Amino acid sequence: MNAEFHVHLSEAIDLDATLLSGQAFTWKRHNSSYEGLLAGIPATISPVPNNPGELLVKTVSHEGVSPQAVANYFDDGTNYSELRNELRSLDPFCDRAIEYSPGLRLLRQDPWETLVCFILSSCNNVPRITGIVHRLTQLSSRHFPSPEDIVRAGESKLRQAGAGFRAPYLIEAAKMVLDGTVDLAGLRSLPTDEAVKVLMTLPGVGRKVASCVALYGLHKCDAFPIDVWIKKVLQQAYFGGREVELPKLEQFARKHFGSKAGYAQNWLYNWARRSRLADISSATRSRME
DNA sequence: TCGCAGGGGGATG
DNA sequence: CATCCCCCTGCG
Repeated sequence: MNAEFHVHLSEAIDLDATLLSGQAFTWKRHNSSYEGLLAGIPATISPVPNNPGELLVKTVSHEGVSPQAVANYFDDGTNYSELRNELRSLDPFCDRAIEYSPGLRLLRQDPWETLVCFILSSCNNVPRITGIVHRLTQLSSRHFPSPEDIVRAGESKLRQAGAGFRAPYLIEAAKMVLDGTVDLAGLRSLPTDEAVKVLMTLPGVGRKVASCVALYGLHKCDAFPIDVWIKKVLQQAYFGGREVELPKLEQFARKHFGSKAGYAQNWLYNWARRSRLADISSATRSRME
């Protein structure tokens, strides 16, 4: 019942940056391949040598996973060369960030999966979150746990999986999704701010997590999640290094980057994390010259 | 050993 | 409002 197929993307993709740098938490790299979940099902993605943009996908089942679905997961419907040009012209920091990882894609993930992963992300790091998610899948026959699975598992099992103090948040959020208090799919039709507001009614979901779910799970491209890293980048790049309140930073970013703010966020975040902010001072100098 | 971390929530003045 | 402290867990 195994499935194996090729996916042709419109251009080369940076799988490390795209799958491992903090927008998704199901992927682990093994040599040149990536093991994780597609449509909640275990899958392996490998680059095809000498064919940039071509991927080999292996899954345990055909269900819900097609070349089109994978291309969509990698946001292949977006014209990235046009997007890069547009954002790079905005300012030297955005320019540098995009130049740093031009093949970074904004993933289009499942809203529930995104919600769970980002509730788990609070006071946590990528490898640990990935580990927790992996153990959660083992509670529910290796696929990503549904809201029913989370409720059924119960707090102690979730804690055993490593969710810690976030365990009750997951259970309560699952209940709210199940009883229709929050209609995740329905949020797609709402403006970003409205969707964020609704998401924040879920336990363990503040503005940052809600914005992440909006961006990565609902593909609200103007959402702009601000964590400590993005905060540092914005302050250093656009505010002369001085302390600026979160709402002001978000207001600035969403105005400055406009409808593509989420893409800018993804690139700036990736740049800040992977270059450890080292490049920012040099970009600042180049702007002064 | 103990403080601390990519966040959120509740209590307090 | 601002500030403080706690919440699991693992790593330095």
